[in-house]
Amino acid sequence: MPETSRPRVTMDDVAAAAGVSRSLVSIAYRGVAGVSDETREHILAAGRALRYRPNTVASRLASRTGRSLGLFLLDLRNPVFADIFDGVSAVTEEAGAHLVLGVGDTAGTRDRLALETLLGARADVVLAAGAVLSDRELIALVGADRLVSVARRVPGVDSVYADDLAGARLVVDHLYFLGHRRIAHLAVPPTDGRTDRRAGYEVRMRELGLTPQVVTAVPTLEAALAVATPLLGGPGRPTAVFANNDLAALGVVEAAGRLGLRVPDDLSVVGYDDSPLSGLRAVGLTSVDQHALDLGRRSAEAALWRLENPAGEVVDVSLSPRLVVRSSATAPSS
Amino acid sequence: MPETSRPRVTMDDVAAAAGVSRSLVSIAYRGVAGVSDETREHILAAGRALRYRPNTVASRLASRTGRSLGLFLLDLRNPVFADIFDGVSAVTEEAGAHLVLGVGDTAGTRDRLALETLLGARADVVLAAGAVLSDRELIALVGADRLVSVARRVPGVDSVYADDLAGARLVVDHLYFLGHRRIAHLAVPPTDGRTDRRAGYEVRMRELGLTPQVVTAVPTLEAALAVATPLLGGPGRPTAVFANNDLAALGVVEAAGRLGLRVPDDLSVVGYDDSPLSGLRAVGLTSVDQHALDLGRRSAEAALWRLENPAGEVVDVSLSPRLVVRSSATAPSS
DNA sequence: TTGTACGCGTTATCAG
DNA sequence: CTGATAACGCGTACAA
Repeated sequence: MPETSRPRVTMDDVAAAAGVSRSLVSIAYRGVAGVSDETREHILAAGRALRYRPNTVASRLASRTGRSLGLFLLDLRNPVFADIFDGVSAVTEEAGAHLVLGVGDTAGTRDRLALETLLGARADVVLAAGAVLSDRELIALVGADRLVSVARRVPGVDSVYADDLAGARLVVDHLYFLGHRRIAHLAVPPTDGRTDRRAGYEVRMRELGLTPQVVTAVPTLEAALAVATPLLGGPGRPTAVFANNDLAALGVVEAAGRLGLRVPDDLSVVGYDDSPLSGLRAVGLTSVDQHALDLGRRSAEAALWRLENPAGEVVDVSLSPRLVVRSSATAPSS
Repeated sequence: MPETSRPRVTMDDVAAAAGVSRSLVSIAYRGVAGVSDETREHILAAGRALRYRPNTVASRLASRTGRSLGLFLLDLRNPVFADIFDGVSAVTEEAGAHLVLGVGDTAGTRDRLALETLLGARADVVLAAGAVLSDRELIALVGADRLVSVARRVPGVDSVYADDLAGARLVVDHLYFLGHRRIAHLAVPPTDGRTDRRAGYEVRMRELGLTPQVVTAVPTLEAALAVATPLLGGPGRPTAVFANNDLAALGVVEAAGRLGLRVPDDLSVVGYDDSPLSGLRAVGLTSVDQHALDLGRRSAEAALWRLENPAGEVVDVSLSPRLVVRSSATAPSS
């Protein structure tokens, strides 16, 4: 016999069962002042007996003070977004705020859809991590006042990020001092708004008197593999590749392997994000730590702060990226 | 000058601007019958001009027919859950259903919390992927009638899974025929409900006249590394380890490497999930493909079907797991 | 085809 | 501390 589809129990039911008014039940469940501890416990007991669970949908509609954050994550396959989620989640939870998630894809085709879903769910603030949309589009869609940009600086908008210009510089300098001169960069497609890593690379290359060589691909392992293959296959191939993130770097390593090139003997590779896999001996990827967990925490804090201070100054938190040296980049052999 | 915090525009505003009633606006936006195409377009134009966006919170509260699915994902660091998400998301989207996400952690400490959040958000059906809770707890919390178990069979509950008993058997047989006799299994902690891989391993080992050796750890790289180290460090160590998932398998490989053991020469390792990283040359992990994307799709379809057929027979979809042979498991050298 | 009125489950205000 | 009563924004018969 299938479980009988139980009737939805509401606050009124709890109120009736506890012999009090519905307002009191609301007060009791929200944990605000207005009930004696005794009555409160009595009400909660009645609720438990009825298996009552507050309806957050109704609650969010009725509440005018309820803080809810919408978090956009570009790519669930990239562990850096798990770190960001953990940071945001921890802060949100301990603040008792509501968190709603939206997920995109690396090509950026779902950015708009996911962001609109968050807006439709009436997120008071939208935290955008990894969005492909340009600064302008982002602001037009979400509104500069409801947006917190995570891991990317957007001028005029609350931003919490690690300095990508500096991070790219760390990488180029590292490779340069190892002796590399032909250093290629695997960047994300140029249509989007995440341009600082590439810009940092190009600026530093020129400062060092070197010629930038940029190829682009969406930041996945597969796409990186596809573009790295011709890059490494031809003559005059680079001696080092700086990839936009660790997943792409792994794609480069894979491409090199398939071409019979050894890493790091024949090719040095550097990634970005310092994901957990980079530390494995089998991988040993030199990378840049952008402190994603902290980015998550700080951006959630910024969002909550913004709700309290609508007219406060634009938040601009810049963390210092850290180069993590491993075995995938050494002095060139030739 | 900061963007002026625009007043929330509602259907009434759109109705006023378009010179029609609010009901008509509702009808127009939902795309149901009841408006002339002409009027409809006129209304939508007015909505665009006002930058109106339907409030899904209010919509979900008012609607009695709205289908919304709640998806629980255990671990954002495990790519298998990204596959499941993609499958669920695709089906949900094309069905026009609402999808809300809840995220747990590998220790299972957040299972209850995340599931309750989904319930509080009034998900009509909850899809649970990777939940640590036991069958009994899961049913008690969510209700057998609102639950779809993903990647795990729960008797009496709609379940979409790949046969873990068979998958484990595939692995043991593979290792056995390669010549291994001391095959250890790295399982998830015994308190939870995901027991089939371990059971399949133990049954098959006994059938083959071998002695099962099980160690447990939460399914993360770090935890696997921690328990694999003593396992591989002592005398009489196994010649092969079958890990509960790919992340754990990577932890085993890492532990082996730190102990100076070569994979597969000194130790064979097999994972589970056939995650993207397993295919890399630098990893080359033999694993079991459980068709996670399909699991996602099928479970979402099951959930939507259940909404239409509340009294329908219990869904039981069992896919056949597939062994993917790579370089991490070979004949034992000794 | 269009408009009216009631309800969804809470929150919040304001007298008792 | 308690209990009516109006929002919250929208869905949905039902009537026009």
